[in-house]
Amino acid sequence: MTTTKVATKGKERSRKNDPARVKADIMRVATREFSEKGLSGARIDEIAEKTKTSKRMIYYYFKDKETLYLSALERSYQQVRQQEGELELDHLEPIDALSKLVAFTFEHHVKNPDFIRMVMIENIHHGRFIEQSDLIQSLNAGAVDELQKVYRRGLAADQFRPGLEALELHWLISALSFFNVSNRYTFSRIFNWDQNAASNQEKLASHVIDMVLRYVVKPELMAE
Amino acid sequence: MTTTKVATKGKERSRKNDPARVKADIMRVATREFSEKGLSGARIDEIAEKTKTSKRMIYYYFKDKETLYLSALERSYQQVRQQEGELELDHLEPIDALSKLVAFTFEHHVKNPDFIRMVMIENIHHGRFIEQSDLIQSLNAGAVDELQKVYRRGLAADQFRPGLEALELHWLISALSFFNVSNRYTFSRIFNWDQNAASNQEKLASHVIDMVLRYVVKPELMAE
DNA sequence: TTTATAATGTACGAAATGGTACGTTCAGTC
DNA sequence: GACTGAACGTACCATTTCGTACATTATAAA
Repeated sequence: MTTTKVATKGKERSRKNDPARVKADIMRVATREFSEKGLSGARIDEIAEKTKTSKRMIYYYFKDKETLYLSALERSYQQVRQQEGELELDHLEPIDALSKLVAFTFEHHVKNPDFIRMVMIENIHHGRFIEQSDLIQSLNAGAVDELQKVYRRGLAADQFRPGLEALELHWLISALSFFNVSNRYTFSRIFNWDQNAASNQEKLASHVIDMVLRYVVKPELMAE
Repeated sequence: MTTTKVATKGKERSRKNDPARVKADIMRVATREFSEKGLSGARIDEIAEKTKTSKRMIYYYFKDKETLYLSALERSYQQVRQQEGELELDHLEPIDALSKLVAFTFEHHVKNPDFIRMVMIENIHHGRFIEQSDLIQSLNAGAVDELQKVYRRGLAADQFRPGLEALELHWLISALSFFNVSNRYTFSRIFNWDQNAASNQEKLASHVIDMVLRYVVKPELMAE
């Protein structure tokens, strides 16, 4: 009884080669698994199972587990950076632009918890994999540019305090936005405070935005 | 040829029971291993090797790997909270007290990277273990009290802005301090910026302190 | 001294896990 | 249609890894 001749489901009877699809499918599943369980926690067998293809193909396209992980990490960065283009700030007043930028960053992190988890995991590994990736490096190089532009406009309009570095500002904004996703569980538990509740998320978002504005905008313009 | 009678090294000839020491030794090693490699990454065999005792004893005192992990997590929180007592703020003016509190928190995180990593790892696990721990919950319950006291004094002295919650302030300070340790590797790599360099650490610390002060202290008092 | 229990060491087992050997089918080229 | 390399599936292997069975020694109480 040959298995190849008899179509069990009636629809597809024989194999169909579709490398791009197979590869993308593996990447999709692998990213989810790694982001959920980490490099050592994720299981190749489980990834294979959740794929439409087989374990064999994972090793065919990605030489080993670590290579697959690095690919998933790169994919995560790629996807996230892609979404960031849409932001249009040039037509806004500096203060509004900065406000919108911070709000967007905060929201953006909330919408991409899998990405945050990948970054956390990578930091647990001392950034050993991101070090090897020129792709990620190049993807993110310009991430501060938008902020830089806004800050310069604010300085020119005499609305921002001088002496700040765009990179350091970006660090502060990132810290506040990242922590909101990365430390949800422990913070909620320790203080018996549902950080994820909509009302608390609103509070935090507005704190973060306000905090950055108060740090950057000249005090005399903050009297709203 | 019995092994127990002949002392090979001359000093100790027979076994010595020291449960407390053995247990503490296991905990010490386990904490380091889990914090370095995570729950799934750490190996019981490796922990056993680095211990003065054997794997058998790990299972004797801690029923399984997850229980050992939870114990290590609790130990981490315990040790860290212990160091926090020393802070004396009551004799300082509110602004100075807040400044010192933030500086201390920032430094405290820098000094305890292993703890930070444990918290990161626990969040990767969706806080599944910390949920079970009433110990950790109770340990941290009062972590906001100091801040609460300072904030109230600042309000009474008419130096702080009203309307802020101590818990939310604590969240902001934690976020900035935590991120500084948790995301060192990725941030440094992505922006080709040595976040760990002493000069940059100084900059970040002063940014964080200044940022919190500007957020809390009444603007008219910030003109230093 | 006997005795009971706690503490410890050695060796091993069963399952999980990363990775591969080997064979087959697909799809484009001559 | 024959040929060839890419794409794919199945079965399997070697090792790792968590956990335990079993035996032995220490220690304190009776």
